[in-house]
Amino acid sequence: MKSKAKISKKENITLEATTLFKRKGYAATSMRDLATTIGVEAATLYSHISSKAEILQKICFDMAWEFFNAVEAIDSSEHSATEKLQKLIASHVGVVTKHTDSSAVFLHEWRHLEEPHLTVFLKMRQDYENKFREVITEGIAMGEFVKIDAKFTVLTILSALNHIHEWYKPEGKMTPEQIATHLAEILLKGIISK
Amino acid sequence: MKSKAKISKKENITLEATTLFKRKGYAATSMRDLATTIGVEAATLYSHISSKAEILQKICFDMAWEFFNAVEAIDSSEHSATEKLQKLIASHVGVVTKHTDSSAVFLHEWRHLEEPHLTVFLKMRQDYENKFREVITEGIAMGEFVKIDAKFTVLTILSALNHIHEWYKPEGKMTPEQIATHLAEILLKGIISK
DNA sequence: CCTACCGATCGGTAGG
DNA sequence: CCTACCGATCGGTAGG
Repeated sequence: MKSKAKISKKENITLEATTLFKRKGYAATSMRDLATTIGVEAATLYSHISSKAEILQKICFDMAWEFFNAVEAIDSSEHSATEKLQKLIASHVGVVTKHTDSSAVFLHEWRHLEEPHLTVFLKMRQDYENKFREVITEGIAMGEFVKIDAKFTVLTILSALNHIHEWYKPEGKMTPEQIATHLAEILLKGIISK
Repeated sequence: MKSKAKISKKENITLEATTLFKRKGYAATSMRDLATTIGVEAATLYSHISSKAEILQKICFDMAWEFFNAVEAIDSSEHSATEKLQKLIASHVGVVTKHTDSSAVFLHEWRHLEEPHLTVFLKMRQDYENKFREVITEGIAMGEFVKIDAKFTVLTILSALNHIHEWYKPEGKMTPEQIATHLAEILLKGIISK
């Protein structure tokens, strides 16, 4: 019997590719770079994966699924818009901090996806943004939030949340929960003290 | 006498390169792509510029200068931390909205700079971030701002400001001034209505 | 998992 | 500003 929790060759390729794609970018990472990192010849990679493009697709769509999955149950609850938004923020921060490298690739390299994947990807991203937008719109309608353009607000919030991967270190002093709390604090109440 | 306001060949190359670098990324943009866009053969570009790397350097450092220049006078004034931060935000938004394509390249493609330029670039970016950090630290010390980690706050603010280029259209309904005001509103006071 | 290799394309130069 | 071309490297395949 082979060892149980060991990851497959293909999973390892995806893992190392994620690190390289984050550091050098998809286009500037060659299959020979990747092969050298893993310790095989470039041709050997093709026994496990079918193309460079396929690796990127897997990373981007796996992450899209992670984001959606984490947010699934939230809008069916009956909390206030404020509470929903806090949950959306915590959920998003949870995914980004759990998968920092994949998040970076998801965020910056999706434009190298080939059709028809690119169109599907953009549709998913739009659907995800709409979950935030609905909560913002509801909060404005209910008088919980100030009257600022909903799209503008969503993009501002997501920009702030999406770039955690640039500085977050798992061994750092802030836990993902603290980061989520502080971000929600800033975005909901601002940094001016009362 | 040649026409007055006409931009030089080199300036035009930089301009078209900026558009392509934003859309496809630096690594995925070939000199033949660029030549075709301009309407010459690839070899012709080298009569005006010395290398692909030089174009990226010019874009990144011109933008760094823009950001610094716009922020120059602010911290010597005697306003409150809140007012200073509002000015920093307005200044930054002004640069990003005036140079959307260059901002995107500045923000995403700097990692393809070659040494020693890369080190210089990162130093400049750090110095710029420090201008924000000083104001945040001052605001916390004066009791104007809530006690949240200064570095964390700066990166959150800059993330929100830096991604305006993804959706800003000069012909859109919000002016740069309105964007700056609304962003400052969200970041300083939050979106919860009082 | 490797050796050997493919056609295509890369950034850039020589020479006019 | 072009034609012609350079060596290097790209993603990927054949065959074992």
